[in-house]
Amino acid sequence: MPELPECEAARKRIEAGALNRTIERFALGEVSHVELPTKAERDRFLGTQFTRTQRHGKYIFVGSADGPWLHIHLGMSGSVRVMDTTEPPADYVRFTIEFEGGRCLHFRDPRKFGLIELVEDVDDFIAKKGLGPDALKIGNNAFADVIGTTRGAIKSALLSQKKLAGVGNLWADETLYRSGIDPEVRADTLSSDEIRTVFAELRHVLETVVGTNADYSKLPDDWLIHHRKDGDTCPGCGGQISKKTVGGRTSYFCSDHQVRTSQ
DNA sequence: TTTACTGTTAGGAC
DNA sequence: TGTCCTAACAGTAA
Repeated sequence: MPELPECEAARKRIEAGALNRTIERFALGEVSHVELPTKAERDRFLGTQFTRTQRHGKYIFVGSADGPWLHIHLGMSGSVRVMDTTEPPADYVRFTIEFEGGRCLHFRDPRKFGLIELVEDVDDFIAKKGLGPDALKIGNNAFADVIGTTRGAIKSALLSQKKLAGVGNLWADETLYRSGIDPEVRADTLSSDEIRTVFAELRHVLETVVGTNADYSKLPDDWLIHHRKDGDTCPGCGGQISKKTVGGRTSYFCSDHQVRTSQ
């Protein structure tokens, strides 16, 4: 379930379990439609060790000081797990990295929207992709510059990885829910106070979810994440949760307290 | 059986 | 030229 907090949890799992172990071999699942490193690219990692990780938005990188990096993208349904090679693998494992000492890293991806590829230089990669600053690293002023000037819906602006990297459908909804702002409002009609509120709530949402390692059961009951159902009661104001499509994405919101609309 | 879904992106509209 | 929007991708679950 990969937006920024889910990717950060995955990065931490890799950091904790897959660094400083010699890479012994790779195993591929059935790989149709999933982009994976070629044999020649995989061979460059054999016998080496990963020594560090990075994350930018939803993009995860595993590599070393001098070697190439592996970019792991979870797509819509990807996940990673570090485990003993003796443990039974889950379904839909597309790629396995085996380390010395009987440990391995599994990349699981049921819907095949994810990918793993070799990247020479992370900064270069981010620049070429045109990714905006990471949503947890951007400051209030830069946020206002890039989001507050967008002519489209505030929700679409938050979802644009070119403006801001890391926000997806769920946490964009949660942010606007807390901000009391209709997801469909044009971003450039929001006051600077409202933009500041969105910035603060976004940061709060992302930091809180990161703090739970993206374990939703640890999030408070009154968060929208537990009430994403048309007709549910809003735990904040007792109003009604509705859904509508904004920028092609299903958006849940409270039609009673998310009342700020375009003029 | 039909519909919806946490992400990305090519192609088209404006 | 730039910005924005839609549809499509694949597989599963409700």
